[in-house]
Amino acid sequence: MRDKYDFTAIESKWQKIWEEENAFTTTDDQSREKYYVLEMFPYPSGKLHMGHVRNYSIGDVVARFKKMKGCNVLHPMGWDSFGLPAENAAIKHGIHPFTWTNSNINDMRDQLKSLGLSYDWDREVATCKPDYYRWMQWIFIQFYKKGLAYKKDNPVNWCPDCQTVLANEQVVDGCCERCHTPVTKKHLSQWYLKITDYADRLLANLDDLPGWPDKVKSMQRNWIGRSEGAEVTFTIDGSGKDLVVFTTRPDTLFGVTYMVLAPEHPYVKELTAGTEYEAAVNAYVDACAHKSELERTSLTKEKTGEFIGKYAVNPVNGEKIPIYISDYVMMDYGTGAIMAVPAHDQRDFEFAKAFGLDIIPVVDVPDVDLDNLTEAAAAEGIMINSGKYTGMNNKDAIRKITEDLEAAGKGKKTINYKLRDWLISRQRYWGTPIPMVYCEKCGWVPEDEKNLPVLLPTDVEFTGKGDSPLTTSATFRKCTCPKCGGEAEREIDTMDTFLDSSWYFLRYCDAHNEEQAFDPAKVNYWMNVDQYIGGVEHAILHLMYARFFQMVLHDLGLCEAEEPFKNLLTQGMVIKGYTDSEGNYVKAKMSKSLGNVVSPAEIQAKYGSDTARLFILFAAPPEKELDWSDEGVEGSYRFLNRVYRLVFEYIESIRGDEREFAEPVCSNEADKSLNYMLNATIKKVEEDAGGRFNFNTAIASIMELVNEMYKYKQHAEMNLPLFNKAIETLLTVLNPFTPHLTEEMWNQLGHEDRLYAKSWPVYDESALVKDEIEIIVQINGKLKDKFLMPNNSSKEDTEKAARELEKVKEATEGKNIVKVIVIPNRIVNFVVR
RNA sequence: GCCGGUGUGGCGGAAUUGGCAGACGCGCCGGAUUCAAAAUCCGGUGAUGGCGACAUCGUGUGGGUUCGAGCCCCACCACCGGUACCA
Repeated sequence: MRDKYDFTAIESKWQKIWEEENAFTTTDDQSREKYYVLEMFPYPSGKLHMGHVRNYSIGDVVARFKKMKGCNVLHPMGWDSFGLPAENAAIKHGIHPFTWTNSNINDMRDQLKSLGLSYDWDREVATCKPDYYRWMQWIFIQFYKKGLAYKKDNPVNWCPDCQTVLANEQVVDGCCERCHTPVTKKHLSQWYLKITDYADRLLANLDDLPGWPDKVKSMQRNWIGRSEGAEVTFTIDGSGKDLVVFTTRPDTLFGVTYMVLAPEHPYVKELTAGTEYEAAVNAYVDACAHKSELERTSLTKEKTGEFIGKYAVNPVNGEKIPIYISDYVMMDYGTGAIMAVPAHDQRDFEFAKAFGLDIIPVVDVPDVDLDNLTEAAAAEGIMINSGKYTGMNNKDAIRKITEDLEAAGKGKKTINYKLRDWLISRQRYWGTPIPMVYCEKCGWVPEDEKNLPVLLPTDVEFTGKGDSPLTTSATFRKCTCPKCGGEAEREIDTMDTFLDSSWYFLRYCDAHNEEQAFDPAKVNYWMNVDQYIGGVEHAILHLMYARFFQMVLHDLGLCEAEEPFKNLLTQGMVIKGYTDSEGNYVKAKMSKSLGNVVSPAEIQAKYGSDTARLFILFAAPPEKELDWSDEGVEGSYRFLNRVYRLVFEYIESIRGDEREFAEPVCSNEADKSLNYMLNATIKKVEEDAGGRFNFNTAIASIMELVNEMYKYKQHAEMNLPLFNKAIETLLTVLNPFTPHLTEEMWNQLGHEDRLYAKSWPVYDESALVKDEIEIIVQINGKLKDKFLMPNNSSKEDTEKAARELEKVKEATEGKNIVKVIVIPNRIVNFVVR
């Protein structure tokens, strides 16, 4: 034998065998308990990085473990293969996006296979292929028919670099999520999905997802941003027009001293047209329009605005108050207009100070000097200066005033959400064509479902400039109206790729269906996903869109499950230390620009895939950041070689002997101890890897077993049946983590069957019952001594034995034992004074 | 501001139900093996004091509950993530 095992030969050998044996092909076996484990499918960039390896190693352990536990496991993989990089490659290198994407998929599939991941490759999907996007288009049409897709002319987020619009969720700190270019506003007619119709359900259902991390749920709650309040109707003096505002503080209505409209508010033009205020107001509106999202939402800047020359009438007291415009009011939240209460709202306070407006306190907030306010008093208190509401608790006043407004037809209770409808049009080529047709006579009409897919044309020019590249096709645009048969034009924008990834988990259940998107019966067998695994960066975007889709498809009667992912595990990033330009050692996410990247390929070449998997699972619990350490990888490799030598030496030692072993009999302490250890390991790995997904501690316990076996081999008299059982248990429990080496050793032991197909071992409860238990002895809660007692000794016997101990006698001598706490099989604590 | 999370040796991290703090691994120190080295095997490794058995201290800080607190409660500090002129 050799010191080190030949991972290159072993790994490729078993990957080939698994493929030939269709080891991980899944069938819809209704008689067995199903388990659907899914990792977020990758964008086919062409190169696997450590984040992928971590994500897929976690999923693979879960899949292999559940399979051994007897579940019918669905573990598929595919490609989120539409998107900008393919198009950029086309612009830069003149390669067609399809060619580029396809070659990347092939490269990446090989890399995934080289990791020994147990995927059912028969169910592979690629969102850029017509057999997938055909059904994407079909689903879009169902949304449209249900009134959940609409086209609207709106100011939208525009990335000047990507030359496309972005969804709200894709704007991070005022910049494009992809390229970090500051986002500008543009007026465009675009397709939207009505996710706001589902805001309430998206929020409420979060409470029914105990298997999701609190962090993700709280991020989604923040994003949906529910707030309860009231709509209040003011009238504009002299015009007879109503001005509706949203407020969460109707209790402060008596403190309203002015109103503010968003600069984009439709009333602004009509109310100022032909007046002396028109010029100044127009100038202000213009200036706002040219500001970026970033400038406009900056909190630090001074309040600005313009008086528009009109007054509103307060519905509760008839007071006339001036109307302003200011960019601190947003057109797309609430009604685009606010009632301003400077005494109790900080932004209004700042504006009032800047414009010399009245500040009238109406809530007496404890410990605040209302006559000399230096900032707004936003806390709770007792109503003052508020007519008949004076003296009430302000919380009660909120309810009462809302009721009274409602009775007077001047307002109503309202719930507002920050969530906006999902803008899905993209001015790009490499995406699913939106299957809509514009007819002069009939307006927007969905393509006839019989004609799907609407194929992406190939005669397209990629310049990276101007409109959607689809406009350059000679054939694509012209079509006939599905309704009247007249001449019509196709939509030339494509869909946001986040639509593609919002239902791929359903397509896996029935990946090759040519009649429908998926067979509901199959989906109902497999869904929901029992365990979903991916990066936390998708906490809002992908995970909320997918939930939205699942709900709509449920409402359409296409699937029973209302939530797609029962349990969610968000794995942490892979980070690595490096020395920065100032000579400091810092840790950061692996990135090319920092030069702290370790490629999976180099690790696989040096140590093999089993080592890469083992290290990445051992170094940290899955949801935490993983600090990459070259020495740590070395250690994992060392451990696998230790396993290899242990098993190989054993095989050599029994060469030629009878291989059939009877159930071991443990006669001495060393045997009992090893037997205890091997059963405890089964239990521990089962709980840690299969239950709470703490793979690091599962692996640690396997390492302990190996250490114990080395000691046994060296010191104890060899009990062959027992040692054989330990060897086989070791290989079995280690198999989900490092499938190649363990499968090879299993085979070398002379077994004809396969480890991947074996059942998870059942641990022997009786072996876990120890004859003697170590009891902890404390004096005043501090550890003093330990001693052995027969298992399940009585309270009395335990206390008696503890009192006999030398150290206890010493410590209690001349002192008063006030109290003795005895927990049998665990602890004795003497309270001494 | 609001919401969520984290804080334990030189390092990554254990401690699952309030009961031995530091499992396992890395690093380091020592020993065996070797002509020598690598590899491997064995042992040690929280801090302070002591030759030593041992003693004292120790889980971000301060308090509390308890026979007993890394874990529970109160107050605070630091860091990380989300969200935000959202009315």
